[in-house]
Amino acid sequence: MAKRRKVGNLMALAVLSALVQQPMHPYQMASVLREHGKDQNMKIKWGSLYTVVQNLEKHGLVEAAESVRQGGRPERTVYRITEAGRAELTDWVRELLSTPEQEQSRFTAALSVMAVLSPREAADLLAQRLTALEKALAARRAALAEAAREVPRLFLIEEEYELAVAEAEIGFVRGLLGELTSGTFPGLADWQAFSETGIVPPELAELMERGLHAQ
Amino acid sequence: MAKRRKVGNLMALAVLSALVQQPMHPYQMASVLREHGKDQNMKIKWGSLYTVVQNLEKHGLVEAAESVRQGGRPERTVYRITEAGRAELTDWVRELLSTPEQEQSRFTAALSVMAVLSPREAADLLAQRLTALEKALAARRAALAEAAREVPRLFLIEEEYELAVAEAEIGFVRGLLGELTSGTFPGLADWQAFSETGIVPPELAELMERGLHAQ
DNA sequence: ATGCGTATAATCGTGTGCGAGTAATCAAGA
DNA sequence: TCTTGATTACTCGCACACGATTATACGCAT
Repeated sequence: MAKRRKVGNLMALAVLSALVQQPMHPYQMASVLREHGKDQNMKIKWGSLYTVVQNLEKHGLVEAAESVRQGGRPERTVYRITEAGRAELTDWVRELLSTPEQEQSRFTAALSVMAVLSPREAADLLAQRLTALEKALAARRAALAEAAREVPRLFLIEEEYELAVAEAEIGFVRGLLGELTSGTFPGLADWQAFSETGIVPPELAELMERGLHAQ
Repeated sequence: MAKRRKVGNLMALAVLSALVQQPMHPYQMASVLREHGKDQNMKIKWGSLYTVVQNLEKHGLVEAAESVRQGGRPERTVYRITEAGRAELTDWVRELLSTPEQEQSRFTAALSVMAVLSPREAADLLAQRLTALEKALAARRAALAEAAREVPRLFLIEEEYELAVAEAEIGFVRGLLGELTSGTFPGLADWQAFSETGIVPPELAELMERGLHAQ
């Protein structure tokens, strides 16, 4: 489905949306994005920014409006969005909003190989994560409440979403941690035994065989 | 903090964890990963797989064990994990488990530029998303329940996590959609007016000014 | 007047992610 | 028996991401 975009980097989306407001040179885009707290969710990588703008130009989604030299500083090129750029922007947003796409998170990857650690250690690490998550959530909640006094909710909605997801993660980690520390996690004994002795419990052994039958 | 890994691709993590079980050639790694449903969360990109294995070898995290030719097919190199590789694996998992890191999701990006659409259209698209999400969730829940009859929970935990997050997303989208369709979303009238006439309501206008004060 | 830190503005080089292509084997249908 | 299509197994090459670097100007203290 998701037809591949001429410029796929999500920073291109941010650039286009900044240029909708008014023409700018790349450095100013970064400033505006930062001002809008976009750097929170999307660290600004300078190399990418200039590459992305170039690519957008190459595909006719933006165009150079003027090239100004101020003092002896490097020349700045001011870009403006084109009609094609506007079309791409709205079409892209439509797709992103309507079509969920399964993304790969680092924590998911971590969980999928958690078994290489002992249950004890896994629990310790999850406890650390939980603390960090809770602290970060509190800070972000406060920042959001602060921002909400000035900025309309429409422009903070993505942060609300992130907080909702963060809460879910906290809930999950807390639950898992609870099961691990209380000992109610099913198969905990086997896992413990395996991590101490390296011996794979019988029911698992046959599973692995099957898993490895692929020649 | 997060010291940069010699090989940063998350597929390298999967490769290392597969090699812990037993030595394999690249194609077999892909089979094993697929068997374990790892391809659900992490589409297997062939180019990456071979690059990743090469890089792991370059950094001494895996080593070639033997090179077999079977029939007239291309030669297969079997790799085994090294001590350094084991160390890297556990260290990496420790970091990933304990240290939350703010990742950039496409939906977040979409929400942050949702204002370029009309509220009506945004609501339509969110409704589509909601339907798709619910359908996908039901399917994944069923698949998980099925798998849980054979595989111990420890090896399905990452899917449980993903489902928890998916539920949170559904909750968020449902809530937002409700506010949009019932008209209780604050600032909805302004948004509507702007999308029809292109006129920025006064309170917003001053905000933008400030946002653009960056020279 | 001199020196230092910071903001402005952009370029470059490298690593690597990954889609597309290649090529051989094998099972089975027509 | 010939063809078709799936499976196995890997290679290639481009495009992109991004860290590191460069270079000027300006404010401020000494």
